[in-house]
Amino acid sequence: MAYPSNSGAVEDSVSQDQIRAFIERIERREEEKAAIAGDIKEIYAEAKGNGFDTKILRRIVTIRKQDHNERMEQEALLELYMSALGMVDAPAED
Amino acid sequence: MAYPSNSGAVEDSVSQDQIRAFIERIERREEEKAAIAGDIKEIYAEAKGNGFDTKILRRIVTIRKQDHNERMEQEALLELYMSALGMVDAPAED
Amino acid sequence: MAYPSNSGAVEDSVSQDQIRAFIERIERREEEKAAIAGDIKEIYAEAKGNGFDTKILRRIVTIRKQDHNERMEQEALLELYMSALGMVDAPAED
Amino acid sequence: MAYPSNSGAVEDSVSQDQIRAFIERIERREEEKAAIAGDIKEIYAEAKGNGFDTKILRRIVTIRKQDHNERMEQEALLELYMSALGMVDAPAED
DNA sequence: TTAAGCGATAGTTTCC
DNA sequence: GGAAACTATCGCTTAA
Repeated sequence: MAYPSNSGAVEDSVSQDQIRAFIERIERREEEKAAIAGDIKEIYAEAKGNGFDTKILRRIVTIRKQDHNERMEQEALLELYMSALGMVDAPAED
Repeated sequence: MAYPSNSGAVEDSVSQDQIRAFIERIERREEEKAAIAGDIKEIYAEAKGNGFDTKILRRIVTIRKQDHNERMEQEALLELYMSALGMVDAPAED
Repeated sequence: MAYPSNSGAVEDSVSQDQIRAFIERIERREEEKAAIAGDIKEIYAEAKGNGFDTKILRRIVTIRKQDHNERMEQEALLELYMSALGMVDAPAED
Repeated sequence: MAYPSNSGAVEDSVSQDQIRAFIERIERREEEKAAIAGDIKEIYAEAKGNGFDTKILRRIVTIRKQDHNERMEQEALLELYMSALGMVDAPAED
């Protein structure tokens, strides 16, 4: 088994420190994520203040995201074909 | 109707530009958010590689988040009570 | 395809009956749920009529719910730890 | 002001008892509501286990609910007309 | 490798 | 109109 065999206090505290470190890194990132989510909310509010229908805006963003995902998939597929054919393609810098 | 009464091509293109600008700002932020979500995923993977159980880690993060939210909620409630009682509380300077 | 291969009228009508039965069971429950939601609303109204601030009441209910959820979450975490450590814990008999 | 002028310990404890009573009544109802929500979830799960697409089932339930609401509205409207015309209609027992 | 359960997030509705 | 509750959808993780 990879890690237990936990025979001493030293390893325990090391583990604890590690856990703590991971948790803190995650929480830090989560906070950033939440802050950005807040920003997005504000932008929608601003758009609304300018007379736009946020419901429609959200729809547009969703659709464009799908389009984007599809394009990414198609490009991935294309790359796959090309590498299968022994062709090399320089990745576009988007 | 509150909004446009949009009688000319000029206003239309202004609106379009505005929409485009909002959409792009949102999408930019969404990308950042997705990038951070990716980072978080990586951190969990790294933790897993160090022998930690990600399921447990996730629960810990969840509980700590709840703790935090609840503390906020309780403080808000306290303020509410105090204002209901006509008491003024100087907000702590965080 | 997992499902139909639906070759005859008999199966169709069986399916229809089944759908109808599920829908009706769901709708029956939904009605009950809506009725209870109405009751809750009435209780708040009654409390308000007795001079209580419903805003505060709602917050109290929310916080108590959070407390409860969190306790549940922590118990789940404990179980998780124990199972991760290979310990078996007999579940309380509800 | 309706109720405070709270000058004594007796009234306080009465208020507290009242609050407690309201809270408990609400929580009791909330539990029932949650239980029913759980039942509904189970029914959907059962339907899924029988090969039905829950997404579609949900759609059907939603549509039927709208239909129902519309019918209720139309009946209310009808009643209104009839009473305006001095006609009495015995309410159907649905 | 897929299916399914679960947790998180996004969107809609409702209440104040 | 803004905030909170509920619902639905999505994506991950896990287990068969």
